[in-house]
Amino acid sequence: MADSAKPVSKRDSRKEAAVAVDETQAVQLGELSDLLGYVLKRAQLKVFEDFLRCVAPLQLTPAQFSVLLLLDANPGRNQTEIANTLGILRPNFVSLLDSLESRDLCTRVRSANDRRSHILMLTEKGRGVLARAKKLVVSKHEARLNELLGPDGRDALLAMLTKIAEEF
Amino acid sequence: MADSAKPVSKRDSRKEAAVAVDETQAVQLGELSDLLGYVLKRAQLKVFEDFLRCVAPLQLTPAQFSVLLLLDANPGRNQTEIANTLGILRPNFVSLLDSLESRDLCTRVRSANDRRSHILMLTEKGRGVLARAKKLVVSKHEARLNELLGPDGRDALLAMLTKIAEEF
DNA sequence: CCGTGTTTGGTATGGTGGATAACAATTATC
DNA sequence: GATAATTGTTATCCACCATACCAAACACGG
Repeated sequence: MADSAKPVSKRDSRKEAAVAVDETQAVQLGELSDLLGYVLKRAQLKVFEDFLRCVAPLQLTPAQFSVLLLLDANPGRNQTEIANTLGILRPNFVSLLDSLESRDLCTRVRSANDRRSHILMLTEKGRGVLARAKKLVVSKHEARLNELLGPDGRDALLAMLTKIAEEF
Repeated sequence: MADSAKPVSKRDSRKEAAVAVDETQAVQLGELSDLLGYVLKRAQLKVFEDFLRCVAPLQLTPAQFSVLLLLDANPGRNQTEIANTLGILRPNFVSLLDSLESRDLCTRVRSANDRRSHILMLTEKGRGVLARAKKLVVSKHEARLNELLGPDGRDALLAMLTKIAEEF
């Protein structure tokens, strides 16, 4: 239950206003269309949405796909290392891994060097799913972006976004 | 302590694994650094983070700021129109508006034309806060982005993101 | 008028991600 | 060997997002 209840009166007799607004006219974005953060988030949502569509046959979210990619490129790493790299907090990484492991896409193996940590490895099935996912991403998702922006545009965009992500 | 590099000719006993990994080496991003969606989200988080810092004195989130901007540019509109423009669902827009209204930054005024709808208006205080917020955003937030990307780079980035947001 | 259907704001609710505290097991350090 | 730090994990909390549903108010065809 909520501990703080706002005294929002619903029977508040407020003033009334009859403002003449052309309702057929679209709402003006105004300065919002120049706010980089706003457009950035809108674009990000669209891209994620398309990613989900393209890779839907494999039932992989962007986060899950990124984990599989990292495991493939970094065999022998443990949970904290992978989670930190992706900017995921360790507690939140547990359920993510649980879902992947329950689908037999990766496994946690107790390390012999440090028995606290779990070495993460892709399974055979995980490698197969990752390979198919990559194909879908390249042939459908990134291809569509390439078509929209052009190869040079895409590279320029990636470069600037990388710069923001790393140096901002 | 660094590992003394044991000869790792041991096989995994299905439960334990001693994989020789240079833990001093950073985890490799691999193909992730070429995945536009990943870098896009990372950049978006950084930008929002900086936005929050820059506008912290006024205690405004990006969403709240965008609402104030829209209200300023579109007087006489109702909740659904504003919410739809921002891609916010009407139920979720209620509490957002509640918080703004409780801070006396905007008001809901019952429309005389259609007594179901609430006309949204900035208060005097709301206009003041918005003006100060704009100054902070321009002088601190966007200025920092300009410094990083250059004016031309920023414009190119904005153009490509807009294209993605609108046409993707 | 009247009855039906739609729209608007709102509530309740569930799902998902992100963040912190705490804990057992294990390792590191002195 | 005592103490501190680390790893995976659980339990929460909070912010967002999405859906279903409701009362009040409108639209409209009879």
